[in-house]
Amino acid sequence: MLEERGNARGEPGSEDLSVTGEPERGGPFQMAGERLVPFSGMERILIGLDADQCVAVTTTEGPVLVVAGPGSGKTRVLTHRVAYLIGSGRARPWQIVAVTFTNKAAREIRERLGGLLGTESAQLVQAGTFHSLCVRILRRDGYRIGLEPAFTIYDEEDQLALVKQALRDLGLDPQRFSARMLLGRLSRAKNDQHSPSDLQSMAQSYWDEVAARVYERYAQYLQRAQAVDFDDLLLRTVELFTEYPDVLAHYQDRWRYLQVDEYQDTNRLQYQLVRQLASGHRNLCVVGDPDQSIYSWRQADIRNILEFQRDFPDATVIRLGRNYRSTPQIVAAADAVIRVNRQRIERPLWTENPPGPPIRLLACWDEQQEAEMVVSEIDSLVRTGNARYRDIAVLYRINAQSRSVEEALVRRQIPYQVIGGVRFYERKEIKDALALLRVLVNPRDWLSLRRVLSETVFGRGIGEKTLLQLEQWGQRQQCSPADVLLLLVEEREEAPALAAATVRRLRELGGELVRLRAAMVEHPASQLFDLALERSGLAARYRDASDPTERERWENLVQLRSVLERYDTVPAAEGLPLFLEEAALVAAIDEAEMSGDQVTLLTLHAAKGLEFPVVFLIGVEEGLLPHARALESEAELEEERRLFYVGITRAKERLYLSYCSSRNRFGLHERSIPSHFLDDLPPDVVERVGGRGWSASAHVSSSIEDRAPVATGGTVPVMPRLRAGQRVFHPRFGDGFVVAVREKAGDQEVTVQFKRHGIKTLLASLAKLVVEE
DNA sequence: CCGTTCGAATTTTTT
DNA sequence: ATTCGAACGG
Repeated sequence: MLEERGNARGEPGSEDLSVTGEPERGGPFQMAGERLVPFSGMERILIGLDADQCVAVTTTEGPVLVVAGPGSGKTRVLTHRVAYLIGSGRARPWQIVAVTFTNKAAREIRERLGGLLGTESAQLVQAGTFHSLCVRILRRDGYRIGLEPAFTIYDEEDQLALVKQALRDLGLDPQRFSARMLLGRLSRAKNDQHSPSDLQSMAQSYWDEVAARVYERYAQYLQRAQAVDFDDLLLRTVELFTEYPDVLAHYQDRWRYLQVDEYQDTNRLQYQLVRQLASGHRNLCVVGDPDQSIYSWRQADIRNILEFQRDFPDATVIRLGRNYRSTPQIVAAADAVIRVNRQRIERPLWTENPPGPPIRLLACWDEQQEAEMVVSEIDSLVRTGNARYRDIAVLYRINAQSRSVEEALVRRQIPYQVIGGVRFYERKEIKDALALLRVLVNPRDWLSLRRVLSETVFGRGIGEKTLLQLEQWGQRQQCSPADVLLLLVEEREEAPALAAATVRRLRELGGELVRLRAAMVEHPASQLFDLALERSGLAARYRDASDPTERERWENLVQLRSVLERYDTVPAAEGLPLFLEEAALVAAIDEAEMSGDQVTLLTLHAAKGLEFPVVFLIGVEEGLLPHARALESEAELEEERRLFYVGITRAKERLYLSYCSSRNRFGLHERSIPSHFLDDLPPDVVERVGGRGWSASAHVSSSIEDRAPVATGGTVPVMPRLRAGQRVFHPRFGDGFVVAVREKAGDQEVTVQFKRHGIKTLLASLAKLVVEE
């Protein structure tokens, strides 16, 4: 699918190329001659691009930096550049690498390329995230640095478990040393390519000492489990390339043209990787926007883009400043906001799009009313034919903000999807099933084995004590606990000093694992999954549960199985590693469903790179945007402002900003004031909504009488006596009817059959049940 | 060794 | 408010 948004708006056509081309730079003019030569699709590749975009597409040799403002056709340039490389015969598809920020972006590039070149070529282009690229490299060549092809990828939960384990082993109090904070230190150390001993020798405080020692243990654990964390995927690839120049040479030779998207959000390790891969041919094109750098907390280093010209003095620099996405009002607002940042290279931002409606600023009482206003506006936009649900996004700073909006959407029965939050692959039951599969693929993954033992019937009769024995015994034998089990089955090893019954259990368990591993060779992944779920008792536990939330977990497992089926063309032994890789590396946004007609709810971070005709940016309040935890330094504050900028620039036509005067934080009503970022908006593009009469009631403490009528929209909140048979509404579970009521110490315990969420038992005083008359 | 219960902490953003 | 961990009792 070729997006021809530009043409529809009368973007400059091909005649512009001949006017503004710069032949001496190898620009479009020169290429204009060339595109008449053999390849017939070249016109299609260059047509509809403006002069700057054209230069970016056709400057194929040597280092190129594209500084691309929001909506300036960055993805388009990237895609067309790749197509141009292939179309002009400069490169074969597999010689081109396009590194994207998410898997979704990679998919999109491949799809669009398919439209330009045909799907066969498009599939051969190496498009993916740094992390997925590194997995491929390490699976193939990692054995050189002691990494088996079956290695496991640990997510943050696994990482935290390891840090906590390390703390326990070192006899340190996990209460005193926050595992999360330590993990942050380890990540920074890895990004600076510091080893545990580097950290040790640089230590300036007790904390540094602790961090160094934890790091040492942590790294040992990973190695023992044949596992890597997210940083390791990058770090160990850099190590591989450094230690084995022949391996690096192989990839340099294969990947002749490198494209890196969202370059402003790369970290030092990614930068190293880019340098290594590009150091031979130097055909490197990085695309990014320093003003949209919003991931410094994940070690992204804005210097990578700011200092690109220092690293590559001969780089061609191309600036894309014209915005094809948004109305002049939105562009003006964005420009005014970002201008306030001091750490910034000033850059023009403009559009020639026709004006649209003003930006609307909604003043609300609390998040319920905010949600109500947003949702009723959504409703009216759709009813008047000004938008479809899929054109609309609700953006917020933190995931918790989605809740009030979700409740309001459910009330109006408006279809929606939430991106992020509790991600699918992070759910407990999914992680349990994944741990099972991980152990089968990589028996040395003792962390997953531990999870299997504690969460499934495989662990029945085997507790913490036995596991400890097993681990110690394994360590003496230089093998993993799972290996120990396998050895026990083969009776090649004397059992450790344990009760006879326990040894019998261990042998049984070993037998289960051996059988499942054998099945892996013969059966496809989904069948192995069924088998593993049955044998481990996970199936029985969730499928046959009476509790509806447990059964919901079963539904999730069934859904997981359907993902697995995609790998069924090969035996599980081959398919499972690929599936586990996918499971480990999917981004929240990768799961977005763009085909249905539904409103999208997502964080500002997740919204990066996306655009919507209608955007609601909610909770523009001091402490939330900018977030309270980002007020330490000027640099952090500037990043928050960039986040606001990213949010504004997602909107094509209509932008709504909202804030509340009171917000429920921690179950307490807290006063909230509008974000000072709002002061930077040009007054002439903003229309204020609400606030009249509202400000008068604002300094009256926000009592229930003030708020109740607005928030509930017609129905009345009640805590009167409930009776069986009544129809009720719950903000989260929707419609239902009361099955039973039990009097309980001045309160009522109600059992409700919900239409969509099954049977729940709730306390009348706590559940916000509304009786429908 | 396992399950339950009570208390505490959690809320920034995520490959 | 929910979820996770520790402690306790069976």
